[in-house]
Amino acid sequence: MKIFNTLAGSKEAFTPLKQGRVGMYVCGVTVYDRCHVGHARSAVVFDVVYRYLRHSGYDVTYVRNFTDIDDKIIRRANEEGVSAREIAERYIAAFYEDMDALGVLRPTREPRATEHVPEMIAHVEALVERGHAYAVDGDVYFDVGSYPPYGKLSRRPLDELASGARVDVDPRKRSPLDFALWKASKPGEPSWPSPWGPGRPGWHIECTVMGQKYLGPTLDIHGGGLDLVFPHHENEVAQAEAASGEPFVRVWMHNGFVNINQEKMSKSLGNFFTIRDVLRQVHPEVLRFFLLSHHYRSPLDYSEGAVREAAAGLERLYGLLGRIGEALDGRDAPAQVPVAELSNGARATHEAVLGLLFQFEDAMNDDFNTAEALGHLHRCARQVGSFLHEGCEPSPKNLAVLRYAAQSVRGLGGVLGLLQAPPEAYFGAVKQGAVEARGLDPAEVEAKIAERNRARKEKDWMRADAVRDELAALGVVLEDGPAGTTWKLK
RNA sequence: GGCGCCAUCGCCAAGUGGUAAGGCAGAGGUCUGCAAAACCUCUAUCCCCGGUUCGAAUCCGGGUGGCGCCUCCA
Repeated sequence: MKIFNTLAGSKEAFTPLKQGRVGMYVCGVTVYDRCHVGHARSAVVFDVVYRYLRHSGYDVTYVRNFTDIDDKIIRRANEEGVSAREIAERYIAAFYEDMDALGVLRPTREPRATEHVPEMIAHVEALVERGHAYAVDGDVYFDVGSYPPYGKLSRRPLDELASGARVDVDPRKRSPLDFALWKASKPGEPSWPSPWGPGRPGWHIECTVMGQKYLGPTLDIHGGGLDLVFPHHENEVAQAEAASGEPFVRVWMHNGFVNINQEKMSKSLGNFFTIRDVLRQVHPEVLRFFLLSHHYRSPLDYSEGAVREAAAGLERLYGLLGRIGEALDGRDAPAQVPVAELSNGARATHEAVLGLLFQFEDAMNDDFNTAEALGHLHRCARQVGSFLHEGCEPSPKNLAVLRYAAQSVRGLGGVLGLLQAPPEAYFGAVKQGAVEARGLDPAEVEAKIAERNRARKEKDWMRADAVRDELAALGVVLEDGPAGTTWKLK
């Protein structure tokens, strides 16, 4: 397995510190507002990393934190006249609502900053003792000058960084680059007692301490959005390594941004869509599929049209699973595929499925290339669909091939967190969502269909088509099948 | 200003030395009362200019265009 390591600037063969075990930490969210699609990408991407590592046989300890104390949370709490705690709880609940909808698995551990303050204080004390940090008026800063490798993750020379510092420099800091490990609290703000007076931890120290607490001094993988490389992750490296003297992280992984019209989606630009907004329009699995249809390090341009296209692609895969289900029709199929006795079509199909198993893993082993993996899934689906279309008779041999195909497609889909719903359930949910979004009455649609079918029986094509046009104007598309007429929304 | 990333069919998107996956959209076809769905077939030489190589979308140099980080940020 190869993974692109930000620290190395290239893909590297992945070998965890302890054979067969992986310790992985991903920066979670600061809970002061609803999450947007950018947060969704990060969560989904690392969810797939987690799933795939487990699929590959690793025993994974996955830690993702909640930053539940921070300036923005405090500001929000003051605005609303409630406690910081209340704000945090509210948005943690909202976060789970979004993540559950997207099929993001719960990490092994989800530590909250406020529950690890004593450990953070101890870490800061250790840094002070070793001469890597200094206290001023109740604040404690990391002394970047005391740690020469500073800048190695983001590849920035120290002097350049210093001259590039643009914000008003705090004269109490030895270097403009020094960052807060501990912040003295203002009256009325949440605070914890410390050797430097009442205060709260800085943002960077939270992740370092929580990561090391649950995963040890060296993490196999540490992930987050590209925007965290500097300064957040750079600072984490400095804090951790200055204290422990050991490498903090073996592989740094960073996901690319979600853009709107080529521009980064962000709170400050105001060009964001919350996950909840998007899920009012599309099935959550469509959003997940959309996010995984691009390589995780590439920028991804979000638009309604792009998501609609993703919906069409996902629908194709679910449609195939649905048709396989119909072909199997609840019948038993041999567990073993009798490869030697297959017809040409069945053999080609079975070979495509077997090939898929390897191609999928090759793609995923190459830095989690989900876009390529999905391509393989589609190509295989086409072969299976073709086999199905040729009217493969329901012989035990053919059924065995089909069942194995469905199993494989669903199984690999599961590695991506996709295709786990029964197809009818998926299509039902999509339809239900669309019906609600447009305020249609399904009973009325059914009545129209019945009217049309009466006309069709009488071969009154004019009237039948008129009814169909009427429904089409509402966005309802009819499909006449052997089992009757079904409808969906375009 | 510093550092870095990107540029592949109408759109989206894989592919990092051996002759362009996949999806969407489009065209033609099979099927259908007609449609829809499904299936089949078709559509690129990879931003420009130089170089390295038997061979480059893939490596190097130079352009052009876009983006990101350097400040809270997934």
